[in-house]
Amino acid sequence: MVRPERRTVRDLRRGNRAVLLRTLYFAGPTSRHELSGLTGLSAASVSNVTGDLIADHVIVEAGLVESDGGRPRVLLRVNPTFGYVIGVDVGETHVHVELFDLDMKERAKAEYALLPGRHDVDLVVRHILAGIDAVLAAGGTDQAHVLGVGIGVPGIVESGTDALIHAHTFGWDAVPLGALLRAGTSLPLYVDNGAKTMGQAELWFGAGRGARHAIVVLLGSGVGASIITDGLTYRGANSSAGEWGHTKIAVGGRACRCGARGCLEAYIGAESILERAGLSAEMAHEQATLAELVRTGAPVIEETIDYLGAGLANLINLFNPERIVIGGWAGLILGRHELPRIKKAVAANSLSQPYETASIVLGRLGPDAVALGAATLVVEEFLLGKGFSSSEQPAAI
Amino acid sequence: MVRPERRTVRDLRRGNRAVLLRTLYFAGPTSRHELSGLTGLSAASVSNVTGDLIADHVIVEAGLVESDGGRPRVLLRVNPTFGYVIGVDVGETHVHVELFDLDMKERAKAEYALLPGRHDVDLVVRHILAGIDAVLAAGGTDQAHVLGVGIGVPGIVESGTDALIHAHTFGWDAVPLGALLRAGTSLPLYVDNGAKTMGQAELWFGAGRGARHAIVVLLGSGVGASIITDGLTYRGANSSAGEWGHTKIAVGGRACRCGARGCLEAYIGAESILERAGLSAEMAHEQATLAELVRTGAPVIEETIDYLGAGLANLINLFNPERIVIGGWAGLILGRHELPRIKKAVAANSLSQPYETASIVLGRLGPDAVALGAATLVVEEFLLGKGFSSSEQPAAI
DNA sequence: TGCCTTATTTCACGGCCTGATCTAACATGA
DNA sequence: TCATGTTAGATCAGGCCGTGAAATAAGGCA
Repeated sequence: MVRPERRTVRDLRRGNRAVLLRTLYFAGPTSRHELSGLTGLSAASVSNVTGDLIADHVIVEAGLVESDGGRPRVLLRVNPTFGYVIGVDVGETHVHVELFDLDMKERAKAEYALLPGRHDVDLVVRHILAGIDAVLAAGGTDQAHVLGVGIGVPGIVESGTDALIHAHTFGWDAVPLGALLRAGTSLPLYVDNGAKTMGQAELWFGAGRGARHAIVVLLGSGVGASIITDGLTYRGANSSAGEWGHTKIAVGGRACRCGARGCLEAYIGAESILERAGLSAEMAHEQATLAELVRTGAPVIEETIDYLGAGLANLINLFNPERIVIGGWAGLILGRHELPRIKKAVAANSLSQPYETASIVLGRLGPDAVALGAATLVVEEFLLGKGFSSSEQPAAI
Repeated sequence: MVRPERRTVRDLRRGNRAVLLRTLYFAGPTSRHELSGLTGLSAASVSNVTGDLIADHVIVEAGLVESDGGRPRVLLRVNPTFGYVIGVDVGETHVHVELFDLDMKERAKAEYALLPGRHDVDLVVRHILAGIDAVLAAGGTDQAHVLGVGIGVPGIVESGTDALIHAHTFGWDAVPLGALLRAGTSLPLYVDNGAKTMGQAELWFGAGRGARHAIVVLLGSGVGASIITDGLTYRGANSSAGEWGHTKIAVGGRACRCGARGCLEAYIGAESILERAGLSAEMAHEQATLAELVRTGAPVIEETIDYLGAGLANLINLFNPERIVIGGWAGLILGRHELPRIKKAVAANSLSQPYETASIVLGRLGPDAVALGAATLVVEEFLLGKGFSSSEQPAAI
């Protein structure tokens, strides 16, 4: 209930350093003069702090901008090679490990396939550790320059030193992924739900840019959501917030694979859509099959849109976001053809005030953004100023 | 997306002043020594800042605590008469205006009845303005000592200088209550949804005390909720967040008085319960009637509990709160007899991880806490240090 | 080449928090 | 009664910080 604020005069500098760094990161190359305007700091302070940052090699000068009759402004930017971050995407069929510089340019990538039903924890851990070594080798990067590893996993992640994971589809129940990885690497680890990492990727670099209150929904075989309040991913008391897929949209309705009835996922998850269309869910062709259903305007699609509209409307009523981003492969297929009808369904099910403030758009990053988003967990910590602990953050292990 | 932090060395003092004030307010009489421990500030700074606060008459000394062999500690507390706050409850049948000191002790009260269907804006405005004058006169309080007026109203409040209100049940559509009141008083005004003010009352002084992530649901004729994230009432982009009553719990289900179908309120609102029981909603006896239904274990109650369970489960899945408080007159009647069954219904409809972190309890303040909560809007602003603007705050007009 | 314009740095100043030290206020026991 | 021990609170010097004003840098233009 109480939230203690800053204290000493030193925190002031650390905070302002973080403000400048964050501004430079998101506003791109900027002169000191502009920074002063953007942050509200005096020119003198900007000069001081950027001096420190340059001395620490955290930022670098990035060319001049000519002016008409005055000293040209020197552009500053975050030094992309000050450090590197690794993002890991643990999916149902694969483990992807990617190495990025601070500009989020991909430097190396390693991929491992997971066979259906073979989600042995030890195997996944081995893949992740091998992937880290592989991308460091491929990128020619020393481990000492890596700021950390972000890992997006399915299911619920309980923050804490163990990073306990509960993932139905993997058969994982309280698996201490963090602790297991800790045995194999000394890099800082940040484990979070894959929908949340994907949401943060859309927020930072995709369709969510600039939004302060946004929701990114992920429609795939399953259904997830990432809730952004005040520019930060909302995690709740135990970091499981945002479990939209198993909210009840029809009390006593269809059975869901989670065991309950009437879950949203039982209506709008791709697996369920195909099932209701009377098609067996052939893993290999599900994307093409769904696209075909959408193209031909199958009745099941209409029903799905109704339920999706109700589900999104519930989010709008509860969170009053300024933006809703529809992502995930099934979401993109559905949205590309049916966005107007989806909006109509949302309007029919939500209160008009919040509906009007929420723009509904499609994701821009594609389904592969989980690893990118996981890497942003590390960058976020970096931008907050290193060692700046806060309960808002995901489990740093 | 960016959230700029503090800047100058002066903000530091203001922040620490606010930290101490807040700590004193919620932790009660405390010595300087203890304050140092509670806030992390050095004893020297505590001494300095409390010195300022005492000089400003914001806090006062409040007796000594004997010690065994040392200088006794001087207790400090917020000066309850440093200022006064007014809380207004605009309900369907009444307008209540209450004057509180900073200890939230009621100093005076004025009540005005509203006839059913007579919710003329001008009438409500007249009642509020008359009530302010009345409580000031009755309390012998000069207007200059009033820190502000908090007003809890039904419906959606759009923050802004006008405080536009959209209240179906009142027939209010974009009524600029703030602007209308502004013409009649120069006191600072804070307008917010009544469920939110009630929730804040429970959070500060009732069953929500100490919780950081909590949800207070309000079951009356209608259904509302107040969502507390990080110790603060969550308002979203346009301050309409928390509209739980019209989330869809049964796509295509019962017609709701809002015009849509399948709203939660159409199942668990008291009006709907009575209607489904085949009873006409006699305004005068609805509380007794509902209590009788609950006592006799009518089938409609069982159904209601199922829907309530699903509705609360959705909140738990989405927000992962540590506490859920059930309030409102219907909620208290239902909860007093059926809390175990409600919990069971919630468990059946929510994911186990978040369910286990959420304790479900009954409200402690009774249905009259709307005005109290409205007054806390003013106190909250006061504790933040006056002129400490933040988008989190309700519309200060 | 000298003046004008704009960006950045330097500098003196007033604030702030802190650890160390000092003073206040009480209990105890000889 | 009075010296001693103990704890609470106040004071002080020191080290940082951000700011406005003034100084300096770096170009365009005539």
